[in-house]
Formats: sequence, C-alpha cells, structure tokens
Amino acid sequence: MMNQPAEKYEDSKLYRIRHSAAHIMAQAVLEMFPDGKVTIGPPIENGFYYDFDLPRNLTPEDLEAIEKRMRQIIAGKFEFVKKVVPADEARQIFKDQPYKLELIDGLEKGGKDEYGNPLAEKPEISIYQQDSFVDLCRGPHVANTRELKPDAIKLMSVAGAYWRGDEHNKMLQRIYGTAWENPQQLKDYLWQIEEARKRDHRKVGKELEIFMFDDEVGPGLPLFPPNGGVMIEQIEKLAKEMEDKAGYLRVVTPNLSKEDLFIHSGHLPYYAESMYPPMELEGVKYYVKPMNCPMHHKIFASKPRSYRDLPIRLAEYGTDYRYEKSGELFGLMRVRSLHMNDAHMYVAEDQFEEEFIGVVDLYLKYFKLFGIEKYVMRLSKHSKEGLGKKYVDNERLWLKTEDMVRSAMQHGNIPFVEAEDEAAFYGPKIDVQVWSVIGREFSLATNQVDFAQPARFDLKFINKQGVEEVPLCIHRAPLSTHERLIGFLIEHYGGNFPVWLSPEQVRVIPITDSQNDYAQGIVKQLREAGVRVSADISAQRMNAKIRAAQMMKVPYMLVIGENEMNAGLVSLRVRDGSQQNNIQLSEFTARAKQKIADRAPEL
RNA sequence: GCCCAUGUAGCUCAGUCGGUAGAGCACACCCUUGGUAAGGGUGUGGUCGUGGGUUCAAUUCCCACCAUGGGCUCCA
Repeated sequence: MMNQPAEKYEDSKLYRIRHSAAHIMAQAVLEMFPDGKVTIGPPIENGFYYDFDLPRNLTPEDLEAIEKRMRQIIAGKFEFVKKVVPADEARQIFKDQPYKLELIDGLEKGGKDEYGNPLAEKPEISIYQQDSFVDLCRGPHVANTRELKPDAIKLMSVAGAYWRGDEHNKMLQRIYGTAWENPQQLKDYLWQIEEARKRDHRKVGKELEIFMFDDEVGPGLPLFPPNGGVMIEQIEKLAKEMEDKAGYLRVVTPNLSKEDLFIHSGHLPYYAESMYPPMELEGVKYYVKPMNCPMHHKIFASKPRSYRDLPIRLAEYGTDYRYEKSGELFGLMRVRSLHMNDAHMYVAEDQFEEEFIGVVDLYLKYFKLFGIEKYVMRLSKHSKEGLGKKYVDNERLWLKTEDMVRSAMQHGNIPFVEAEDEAAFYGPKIDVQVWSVIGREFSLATNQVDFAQPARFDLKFINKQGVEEVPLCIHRAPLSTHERLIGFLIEHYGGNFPVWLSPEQVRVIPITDSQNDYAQGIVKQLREAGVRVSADISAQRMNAKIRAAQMMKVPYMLVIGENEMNAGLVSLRVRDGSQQNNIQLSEFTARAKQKIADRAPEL
C-alpha cells in the first residue's frame, strides 16, 4: 500500500502523528462537552479514531468546529509529556472517567490491554498530557504538537461503535479522522478515496446495468439484468470447464427442504437467526436453504460407497438464502440471496491432503486468470472458549484436522497465516482474502474441512478392509458467490472487463444511416460466429455513438462509413483508443474469437 | 440489530426560510448525413421514498416506517 514505510507501522512517525492527533481531537471534544466521557483512540490504517460517550449526538457542524479547534491546539506548540503512575494515582486522575477506570482495572489486574486483548506481562500505567488534556495511554506520541501539520489532518465521519466492540455494551460515538505528515499526502489520500469511489461496484454496476435492487423485491435481493446475466453465464461456464477437468460431478438440489434436514445437519441451533423463518404447510415446517451441504450429503448417502469410488466431488451452483441483518447488507458483497459456486468432496483420510491441495491449486488457477496478484490464505481455527457454542464440541478432532490442514498447506508449499476463532462450526478452513486493484479486501474463496456432518448424516464407505468408515468432507467455494465475485470483478477491472466477460463484446457504429443495413449484416455474421454484438442505429453522430460505446466499456467498436461499405471492410476501434482501419471482417472476427476462447486479459 | 447521514424525472443533481417543482444526460420527433469520446431545435416525463400529524395550504415543519450510504456487531 502506498505510504506504508518498510519499518513497522507502530514504529513510524506517521503512527505517532495519528495517535497524537487522536489525543488532540479528544481535547477539542472535551472542551466542547466538559461532561463527556472518553474511551480509547488508536491510530488505524490511514488515520485514527476516538470513541466518546457524549450527552448528545454529534452533527457535521460539530465536526467542523472540532477540526478547527484541533488546528488551534496544534498551533499552540504543546509538549506531549509522559508520566508513569501507580494505579491509584491514575484512578485519582481519571476519577470522572468511568471508561478509563475500567481500563485501569484491566491493566492492573494484568492481563488485558485497552482493547481487551490478553497481555503477556503486567504493563506499567502511563499517562500523556498535552495542554489541558491528560489521557491514559501507553504511547508513543510526537514530542510536540507542532510536529503535526494543521493542513494535513481531516475529520472524516462520525459513526456508532460499541464499547469494547461488544454489541451488548453501550454504543459510543466514534469520530474517524485522517492525518498525514504533510498536506500533499493528505491530498493524495483523498484523491485515492475519490478514485476508489469511481470504481465502486455499486456505482459501476448500475452504470453498466450489471445488477440492480428493487424496493418491492427486497433488500439484499439483487436482480441481474441481461448484462449481469451474461457475466454469470460466462463464470458458470468457466467453473464447469475447470470442475469437469478436475473430476467434479454436477448435481441439482431443491431450494427448500423440511426442517428435519437442518436439525439433522446441526445447522439450525447455530444459525436459525440467519435463516429465513420457516413456512408451515400441513403441519410440516420448511426452510429455504442457507447452504447446500446437507443436500449433497443426502446424495452421497443415497447408496453404498466403496473406497474405490472416492473421492466423490459433488458440485452445484446452489441458490441459497441467508437472512443477513439489515445493517450488514452491502451492495453485492453481503446479500440475502446468493448463488454459490459450491462443492463437497468426500474423501478417505489418506486422500485428504492431495484433495485439499488440489482445491487450493484450483484457486490459484482462477486467481491467475483474473489477474489477482495480492491474496492471503488464512488457516481459520477454533477457539477453546467457543467449543460447544460456536464450534462442535470435540477438541481432539479440531486439533487433528487443524494439523491436517496445516501440514497439507506446508507440503503443498503454500504460504498461509493462522487465525484463532475464525473457523466454521464443523471444522477448520482456509479462507482466502483477495485485494482488488483499488485495495478493497474481499473474502472470496473458502476451503473447509468438515469432521462433524459426515458422522451426523451417517455417511460411510467400505474401506479396503471391508469395514465401514466415515469419510471426511471438504467444502469448497473458490469463486465465492456470483454476487460477491461479480462485485469484486467490477471493482477489480473498473468495468473494463476482458472480452470473454464483457456483456457486449462488439458494437457496430454506422457513420450515417445509409450504412445501417450494412451494419445489420455485420451484426448477423458476428452473432453467427458466437460474438455478442449490437449495432448503434440511433440518430446520433458517430462521435456520440463512440462516446456511448466507450462509456459502456465495449471492448471493440466497428466503425463503418461509405468507404468501408463500398470496399466491404470494417474499421476497428479498440476500447483503449487504438485503431485499425479498413480490415476484413473475417480478420477481426478471428481476433475476437481467439481472445474470447483464450479468456485473454488483453484486447 | 445498533449509532449517524441521505432519499426530488430512467440517471446525476439543483430548488422551495410552507402556496403541489427545475437543469443536464437519456428517450421521442424534426433539421443536420457527420470519419474516431457529446451537432441544433422541439417535446414527453415527477402523488418531491411510504404512512400519519400540525396547518387555510406540506415536497418543505413534526412523528413513525421503508430503503440506501458511512461505521459498529455479524458473516455456516
């Protein structure tokens, strides 16, 4: 990322600037609300925040006033003075600040830092003071407020945030701000935000008519007009090709089932509140499915299986419904109806490693195709505290399967990081975070081990010794959901899709309406060649037609005027602005077909 | 679900300190027949998110709800 020095962020000057800016902001806020309560205010990526408990809600005007006051404080050239104090003295200093007292207790008892994370050793208690403001803080800070540049700070927004990140706690008011070493860096950062906004999938997706929402259909339930329909079709075609080669078998399963299935799977007690409520017919409850696993398990269980049949890989683009909380919906990234690139592989234990690595290799092939260069694979593990609550209560199997995944990844030479308390309820998983070119992070792929459901569903196969054995199940979704993948691809490509993914691949542009018939003939020929094409016969000038095609990001434009028509040729304009005049249609068709067949990134 | 902000034509937005609204683009028609990112004119188009309340009068003020956005929490 830009502006990230090679040194650790925590040791950088920028970190101290932002941390200090948070204190200066807190001073300004407390001057405005003398009875206000302060909590914590750390530096974060690109800026800082501070959480307050205030007598009234902040307005945008308040933010302006606070920002103005911050500039004055900075101009006051105040020293940041650190002092280490005993806990009791700290309690005296912060006697009117209940949140600080709670933090002091946490520090003194040992064990917890200001974010509630466990600490290796009991920390010293320190305070920092600048001007009139004293804060409980471990630092570090700049030496003097003059090290901050008044023109390099900006308050960005007010937001709600729960005390200590727990939704059962009081909601505080969080002010987000950004601070930089100089005004130019701030300007660059704001420009970067602006550029990211231009690529936002919600904006571009609307402009290019890839997806839409409708109030009467419902929140989180996207509709895909024809342009989105084309993309979905192309992605499914790709997935099918890849999966066919890897030995997957396609299945189709219903969108709803009786309650019994989800009781059996064990999903209901964990996830009832994220499921659409059941409908009851003739005394039987039905749920729309939030995932496909139990259905696939039923297919596996439908007949006796031999070790010779394994691994069995059942794949489906399943349509699932999850009742995400209203505030969690986000464009195409978090929706309530999803089309998942799902598959379950049933494997014997000695096949696990090869199969698991095979899936990861499949991910890497997809990433290469889409030009995804930045990604991180994360081994998501259980937590001891979550056993029996968030996670199936069998620590032995957790540790065993986590080991299996770890060694599979190591043997496959695939770099990964590990994270506690991030697993699925039935087993550990590899989650893949990818970053689009604008730096937004997405959880795309997931590859999960399931040691719980196969036993619950009484899945088994006859092993070499003629004995029944429970298979392991690998859940995998390398292309996530159509919804999330398309959202990602829109931002990743900024709408400039490779030809194979472009909803409209060619637009024929007659210069005057005398060429309209010729244009229609070209459309017909290209269509027969399997190219997605249309002709612009509107009553506009060529320039306007080109502009319209450029704005829809059509990769190829075929401009035809009298010259081309008389010679039986076409002139090609590529989306990047390059041109190739008076060429044979067959020559262009061959180029287009080749790019499509290769799924080539370039035009 | 929680805090805050926003919601005016198909799209992007202006506006009304209470008297039922306007621009550009798009669309239709007319003129123009133009050589690589916007030719000109005319016109169609809005129960100003939904439902209540206050008022002689509400798109404007108040309340509730819905949706979207920025966050928090959550994400099998």
